[in-house]
Amino acid sequence: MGRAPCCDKANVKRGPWSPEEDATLINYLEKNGTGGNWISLPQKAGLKRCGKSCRLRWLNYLRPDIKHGGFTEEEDKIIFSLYKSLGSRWSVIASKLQGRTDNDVKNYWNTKLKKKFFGKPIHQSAINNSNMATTSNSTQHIQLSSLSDHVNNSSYGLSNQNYSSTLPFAQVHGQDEGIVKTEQPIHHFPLPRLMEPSEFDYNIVSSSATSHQQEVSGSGVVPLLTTSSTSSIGFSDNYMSYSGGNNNDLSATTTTVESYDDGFLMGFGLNYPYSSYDFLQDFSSNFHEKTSEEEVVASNSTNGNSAFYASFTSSVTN
DNA sequence: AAGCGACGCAACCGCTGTGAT
DNA sequence: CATCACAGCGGTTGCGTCGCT
Repeated sequence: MGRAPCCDKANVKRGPWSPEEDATLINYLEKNGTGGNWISLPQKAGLKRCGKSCRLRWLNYLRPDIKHGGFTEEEDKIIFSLYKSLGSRWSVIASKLQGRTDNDVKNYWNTKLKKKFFGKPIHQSAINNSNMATTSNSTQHIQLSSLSDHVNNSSYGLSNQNYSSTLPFAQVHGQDEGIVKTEQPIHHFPLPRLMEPSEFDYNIVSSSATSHQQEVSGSGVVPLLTTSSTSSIGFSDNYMSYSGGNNNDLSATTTTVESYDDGFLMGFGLNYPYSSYDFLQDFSSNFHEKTSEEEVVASNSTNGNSAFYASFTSSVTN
């Protein structure tokens, strides 16, 4: 036996609320409260509405403590941070923001923040190229979701693939600008899904490596890298590129970011003394700090996070 | 000015969790 | 323990508005 409907849908009004209905609901709730029963409330209040509709209208719009209007940069950061750790638990996320409703946060995420942090949708042509493992002079674009398959099927198996090519803006913004030595091969990695710390296998430790060579064995994310070289990462239109090297201008433990019209380049030290997750946090906050004024650039930050895992779960030899 | 698509947001739908019986 | 009713939640839809052609 199915559950009885919460109201007689044929006899309730649907669609947008009129100011009169709003006033009726507010008046009733101010005088009587919900009485712990939304289903019977509309009848008592004299509204031809479903109880669920009344509840939603009150909670999402009419409540006096609701904050209407644009979200602040601080709220953006909180939402993004919580989304990373909690996923789409909008009610929990909203509870951390004064005066915001789950519906508000959800809508805001779906319409604005998702684009801001995850960037533009990936073009189909990139998907078609997602399994390429060739060497060429053109940048290989590898689709975001493709690494999930790599990860699932081959123990983070990029070890036999050397995505060497030249990143276009690395050629333009080369050594003179202190970020990438263009004579070095640039490796392009697929971007994996974002992994949570709980998914890491902290028992896996990367072997030591000289510059230009990182050897990662087994499956799982490597929590600590021991190579002493510094390298650079570039992002553009949802794609990430990596360039290994010995650029001494870059700190071994802090990231540096250079942004361009079509993406950014980030330098980082591979002997970062913390876990990859800590590095990720640093990476993320550093990136946000450095690029917060450029939405196009900032939109790639989460891909950056993901990409970072990709680089650490792969073997790179050149 | 009209048509059209993109966007934003309010509202709805249906499932799940929970407490009462 | 099983069932029921309701609240709460997240995903989705529908519609008004805006901007571009």
